[in-house]
Amino acid sequence: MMRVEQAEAKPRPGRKRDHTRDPEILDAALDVLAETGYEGMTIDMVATRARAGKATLYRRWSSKSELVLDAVGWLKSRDLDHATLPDTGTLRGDLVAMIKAPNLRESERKLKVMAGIVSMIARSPELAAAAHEAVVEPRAAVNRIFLRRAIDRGEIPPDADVEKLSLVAPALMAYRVLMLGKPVEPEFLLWAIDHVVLPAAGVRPTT
Amino acid sequence: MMRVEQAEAKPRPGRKRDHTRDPEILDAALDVLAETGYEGMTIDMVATRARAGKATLYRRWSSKSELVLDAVGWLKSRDLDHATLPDTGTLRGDLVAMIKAPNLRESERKLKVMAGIVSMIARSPELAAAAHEAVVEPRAAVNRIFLRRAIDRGEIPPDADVEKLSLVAPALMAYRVLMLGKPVEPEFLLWAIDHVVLPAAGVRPTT
DNA sequence: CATATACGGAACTGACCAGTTCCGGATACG
DNA sequence: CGTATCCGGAACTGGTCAGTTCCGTATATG
Repeated sequence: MMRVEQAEAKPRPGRKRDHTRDPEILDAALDVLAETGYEGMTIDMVATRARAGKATLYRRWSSKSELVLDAVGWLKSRDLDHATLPDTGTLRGDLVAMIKAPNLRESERKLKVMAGIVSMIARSPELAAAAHEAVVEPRAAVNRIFLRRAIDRGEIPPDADVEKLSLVAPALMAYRVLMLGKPVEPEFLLWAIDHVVLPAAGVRPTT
Repeated sequence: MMRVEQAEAKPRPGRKRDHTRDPEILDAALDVLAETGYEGMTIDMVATRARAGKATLYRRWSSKSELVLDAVGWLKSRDLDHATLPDTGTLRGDLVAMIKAPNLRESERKLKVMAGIVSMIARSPELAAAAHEAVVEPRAAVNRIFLRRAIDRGEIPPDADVEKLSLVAPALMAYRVLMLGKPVEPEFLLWAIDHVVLPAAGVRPTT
């Protein structure tokens, strides 16, 4: 049976035998998820983008929902290393130090993936939990650290509600990306920090 | 928009053709949209819930996307009447006066509908515009009025960024409903007003 | 080189759904 | 009461997609 010679363009190394390709497939799934949403995503799209066969995906994941669940979990592996977080001595310094292109790109990607699955969250508690752990929690955790440091320094009142405050900036970013369709830009984050987060935290306006 | 028939000016014999059932059908569409999302929603679901035939829906709307577009536009008709907005004399008073069960229910419904279509927003500019006008804009408009009044009173600095500030509370609500899956409760809004919105607006803490 | 393994791809099945067509019945109006 | 008109419902069509099966081939190992 003649097989059409497929366009070579094969930068891909030889085939591997274990599950080495999982990351590529999960990344492809996340891309498709962000572009088309859960319902619009097809297994074929993911397979094609990962240069894999549909059968290969089903050898590893038993269903579309399992694949998505795993892909969202994979998002979490990109978490910031808490050991390398900025520690500038002021709350504002710490927050501003987080405004870096790679961080913004990563946040935006997470939010776009989130946009693709929000409609599923109400129907799938498992997916909701995975999304919470991959998107909401890591960001909140970093902010909690900064806020607690600020309390320890006496920079903000000790009775500040760290739990809720840690979600303010993420909420503003999510609203901007998901509801307004605008990108997250440094100027926006600077405004959010100086005019919302810091006043809300109770930082005494300096100068 | 784009009704299949427009016969208002020409009453004919037979059944009335004034599209009396449109509201019920659009409401049904919004319910299904909120429950299952755009892709999960089927025309049959909407027809069944509205106790109508599928053919009836296609007599009025040429496609599923037209129906959804119209339904989202219909959401806007629930806008608050600006003439009856509270005017308590303080920014906090105005904001707190908006915390009422009917308002909260309406906001939550809008946000759940929004959850069902966020993944479409990037792909359909028309739907994005309709959603913005029905969900984002009305709420922001009310907050802008309150903020401008506060500026006129000298309650907050005249250089406050009304445009951005009017989105802070909506962003917190949206994050809570869409990302955390929690309901909008009065206590949460009170916290948001007292600990985020007012400090951000620059209200002098009053004893 | 021989053999075992897993991969990509294509073909297939069954379910589901948008959109269409048709019909029997209900309703207003003359 | 007759008739024009619209309605709800059911049947149908065509396309799409999840999930399965099969096969030829590339790779690893000995």
